[in-house]
Amino acid sequence: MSRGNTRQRIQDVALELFAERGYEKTSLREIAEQLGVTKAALYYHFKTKEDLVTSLFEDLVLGPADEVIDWARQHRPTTLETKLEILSRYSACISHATPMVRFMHENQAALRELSIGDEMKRRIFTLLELIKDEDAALVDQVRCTSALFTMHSALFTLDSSGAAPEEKRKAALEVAQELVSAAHHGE
Amino acid sequence: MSRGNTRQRIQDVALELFAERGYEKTSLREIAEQLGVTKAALYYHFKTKEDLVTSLFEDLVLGPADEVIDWARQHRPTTLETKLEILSRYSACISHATPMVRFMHENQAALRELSIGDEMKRRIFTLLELIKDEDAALVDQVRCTSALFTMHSALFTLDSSGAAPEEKRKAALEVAQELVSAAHHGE
Amino acid sequence: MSRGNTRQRIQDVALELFAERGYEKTSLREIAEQLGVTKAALYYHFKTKEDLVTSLFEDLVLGPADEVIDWARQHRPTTLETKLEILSRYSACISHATPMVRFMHENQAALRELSIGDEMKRRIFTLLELIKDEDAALVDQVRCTSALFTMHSALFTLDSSGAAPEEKRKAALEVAQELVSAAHHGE
Amino acid sequence: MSRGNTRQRIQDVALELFAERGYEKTSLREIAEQLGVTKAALYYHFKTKEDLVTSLFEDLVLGPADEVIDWARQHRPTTLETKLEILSRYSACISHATPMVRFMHENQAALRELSIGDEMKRRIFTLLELIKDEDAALVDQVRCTSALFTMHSALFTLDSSGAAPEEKRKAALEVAQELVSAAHHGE
DNA sequence: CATGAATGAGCATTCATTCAT
DNA sequence: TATGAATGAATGCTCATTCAT
Repeated sequence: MSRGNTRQRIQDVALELFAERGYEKTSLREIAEQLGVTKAALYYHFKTKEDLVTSLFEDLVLGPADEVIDWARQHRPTTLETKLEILSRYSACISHATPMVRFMHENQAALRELSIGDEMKRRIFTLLELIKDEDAALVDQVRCTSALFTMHSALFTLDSSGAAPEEKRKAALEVAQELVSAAHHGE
Repeated sequence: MSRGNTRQRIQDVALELFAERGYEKTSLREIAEQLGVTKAALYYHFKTKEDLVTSLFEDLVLGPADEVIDWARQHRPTTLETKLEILSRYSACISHATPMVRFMHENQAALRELSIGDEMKRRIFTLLELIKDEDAALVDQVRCTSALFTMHSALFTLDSSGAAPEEKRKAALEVAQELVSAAHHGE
Repeated sequence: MSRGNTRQRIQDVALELFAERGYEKTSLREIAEQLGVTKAALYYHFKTKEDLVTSLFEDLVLGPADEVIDWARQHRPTTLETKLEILSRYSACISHATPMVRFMHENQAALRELSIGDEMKRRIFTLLELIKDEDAALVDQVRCTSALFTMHSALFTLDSSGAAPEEKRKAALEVAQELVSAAHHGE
Repeated sequence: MSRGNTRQRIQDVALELFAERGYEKTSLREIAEQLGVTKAALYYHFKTKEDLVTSLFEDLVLGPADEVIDWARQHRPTTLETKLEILSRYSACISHATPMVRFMHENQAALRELSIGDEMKRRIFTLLELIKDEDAALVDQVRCTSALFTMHSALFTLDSSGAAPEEKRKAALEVAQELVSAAHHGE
């Protein structure tokens, strides 16, 4: 049948199920069944369940996030314009990985036990450091943290608004930029 | 030993573990072991694992949230001042339940399978409806959603800031009020 | 049905199967099936498969062997008579645990991965030290090692001879004592 | 790379692992990995796992043992001198196959399920028949059995003595001959 | 109020093996 | 000669739950 793309198909189905039912609740049996293959086939492509989820992170968010971080590091000192551009770039990069972001957001407890969880946390933390000033007042730290969370959560909430994904993304970016601007003025 | 308060002790330990390790990863065996009782003892006090987690929600957040909602419903039409007071009251009520809020926030995927999850979602949605205007622009909807999330997440993030819980809560409330004010002006 | 003795029954069946089919080849399913209980029932009584085999060693050979070792340590310096008495006592103590000894002997590769294997090895080594002289010639070391092995293996070999277990044990003890005597004279 | 000798290399690695970790615990995956080939490659050279282990026996011990047996059958009636020569020849022939002997000795339970196990057992039994007198007393049967075991086990025990393999082999042979001599006199 | 003993269903993982290429 | 991809069956183990005592 299909050749060579099995690995990809596993990742697709896995992400869908992980996002829908949660990491712990999703068994490899379910993934295999939905794909029409055996559990053992999954193990041919991924060493463990953790390995599978790790590959999803690496392919979908870790790389892109690193690019944003790299770009930011090459544009120091970090002016307000730079900060806004960071938000803009980050927004763009996560918009291609909506299910992943949702999964990340809604399974933080589960991810804490996975080594990839730390890895991702580190990225978020680094972005936060770039966006907020070192000695920012507490309220400004809250603003910056909130800016990041807002961009994440807007991707998969506001379903009732009936807005298109791209519109939601832009609205979230706007709010995030407002928050960071306010934090910047606060110095 | 201790008499009569076993139910309470189970809830305490359960919440602690649920918040720390996640709902799915926390087994009744662990809870029982940490309490020094048998698994069967838990079943004397709670019919199921879901029953246990439900009781936590009811005792710690559902009731308080309902009070805020009731108060809000008695103060219509909802002026900006009312909205800010809603935020203030909600902030106060969740501040007594930090681990619960963290648990809620980090286990959304797991909670989705639990009936209590819907219940909680309904409260959040109702609060959101009270805070945002019916025909608010998308960006204002984002602002209001973000306001609520900010208050939640500030309770258990910003650990590195070294700030006291109460300070963090106030800072989050301030940011939330700003966001809602901006959304209100937007009309 | 039967109460309180389930643990014992598990041990009995487990030892029988371990000795017959080998440690690795014997699955907990088989043990459970033969007992008419669920696999999970085994786990109520023993934490792991290793735990189960460990309990067998502790109950059947470790304790008895330690008694012989203790007795030997209280009878120093170790004269030839003492050595012969050690053999005699050891022979008596293992004769109550024939299947265990066979299991031990025929599953050394498997036991090497189990922590109880080391424990047992230590006992054998200690007995050997007590039986052979410190600076014994190589050939005498072989004699002493052989004496121990002979007592072990005679318990479950020589099936074709049609001899009664007790006769075999005595014959093995005799040969073992001869070997140790020869080693002793060798000084 | 290497050509034509892959079969040999598989055997080498397999024996090493079988001896070290045991037959059951050694998976074909491990063998393949250590060789840097695929599991499927093993199946090109050996029909099954049992086939692989069988080939090891045939190449390393079955043939040599048969030679000893053949020689013995041509020197009847079996005088004491003949018996001692049998031991000597057998000792020499197994000394080239130390890991195999160790494997055989420590995996008896596992081998019992393999048809090659019977085959080997038959050789040992035949040797025993040649070495002991038909109507030997029980104690003499023990002596002869022990003689054989001693030669086997001396190959891989007595590690702490620091003796060279060849010395150990000679010492074991000496003890074995003593035992058989004693059994012979016993008539 | 609580335990001891057990179950049934499930899980992640591993294994020997197969087969088209 | 070998590999890439897969399977079916099994394994050790854990979990939420039950129930007689």
